[in-house]
Amino acid sequence: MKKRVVVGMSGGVDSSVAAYLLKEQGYEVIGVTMQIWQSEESWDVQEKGGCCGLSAVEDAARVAAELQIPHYVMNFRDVFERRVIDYFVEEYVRGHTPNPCIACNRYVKWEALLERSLAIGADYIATGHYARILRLPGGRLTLQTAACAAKDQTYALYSLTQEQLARTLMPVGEYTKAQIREIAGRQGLAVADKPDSQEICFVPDGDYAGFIERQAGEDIPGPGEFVDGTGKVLGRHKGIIHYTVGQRRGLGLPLGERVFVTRIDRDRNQVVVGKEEEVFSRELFCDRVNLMAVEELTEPVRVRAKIRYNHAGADCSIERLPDGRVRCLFETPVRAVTPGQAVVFYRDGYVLGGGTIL
RNA sequence: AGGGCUAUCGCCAAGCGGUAAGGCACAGCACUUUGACUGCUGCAUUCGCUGGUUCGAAUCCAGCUAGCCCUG
Repeated sequence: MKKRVVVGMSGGVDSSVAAYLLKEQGYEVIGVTMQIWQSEESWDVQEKGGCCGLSAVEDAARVAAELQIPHYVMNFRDVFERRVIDYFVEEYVRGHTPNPCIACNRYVKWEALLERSLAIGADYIATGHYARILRLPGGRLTLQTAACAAKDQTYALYSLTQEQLARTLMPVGEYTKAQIREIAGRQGLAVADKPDSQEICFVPDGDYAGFIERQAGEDIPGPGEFVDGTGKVLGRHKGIIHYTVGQRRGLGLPLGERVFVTRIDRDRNQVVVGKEEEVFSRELFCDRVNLMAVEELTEPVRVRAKIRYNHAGADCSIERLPDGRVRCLFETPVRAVTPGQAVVFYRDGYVLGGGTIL
């Protein structure tokens, strides 16, 4: 009896090839495209493709036909709106900088999609993510960084549970991006040359601040002061949702030297700025911790931590605190530790765990 | 009311008779399956205004205007 796998097909090259590879490996493959945000009318707006765009549906359906596998569209708009959009907006309003892709993976792909896939009799779900599932000697499952280091996406998947990992396949993780495109081309898939997706999928025009304003309406914090580390007022800002820690451009402060956002003070509605060196810090705290490679952090561990999606990683020591948070002490100060972003811990090329930066 | 000083790109600021540095800000592009960072490119035919001297002036001279300071 063939194992049945539901492949989340975004209409992009990666997930298309994932479907192909699984079929080749002998699985019974069912293609599913998730409807999450964009309405049909805006299809033409979205040309870039994307991990979740809806231009998506047509491309995915075409690929499914080419692969001769069934293809369905599932509606996940409610979950997406609640767990990704609302979360995204709320985080910005409280002065944090969210990573919507992580929330989408966790709640939409690995909760909603997995649940529904199991409901239709699937044994696994699969995606086109660049990551590899690894079973450690002790039996625990974790994510090993992709063969294509430049495309590795384990960072955005750190929140997956053991149960979810046990039901997941990520065939693309064994290949480089070039190989994936080559496979797509060799199989004559229509999406072989489709450009990589980028930027927030539900804000196609890139104006995320405008998006938040439309979503949150009157709850948006208004203009306030730019201050330096001593509290000295340097100017007026447009509202805290327009800024993030480490940001330089768009501040409009002609101070003679480059200044960066060092902190966002929601209570005072202030944006604190400082010189380049002031944006580095030696430690951070995180909560909402998910451990993957180990069951618990019983003692301090040396790991490599990534504090944002495109971060090479920095060596540090992590330690579980009595209140459940994890303290992370870096050997060399890291740039722009940003509340709301995820910190993911790696050891020997696989994910130890991760959390949300406080 | 006198005396002095200063007026160069949105901000700061070089320039001192030979045909407008630079920094910041800003814009565009590149990079990027989050926000950022970073990189590249662009950004004053014109120097408060009006005249004058000169082959040639932002640079010298005169007047005017504005701001600042000092003394009444």
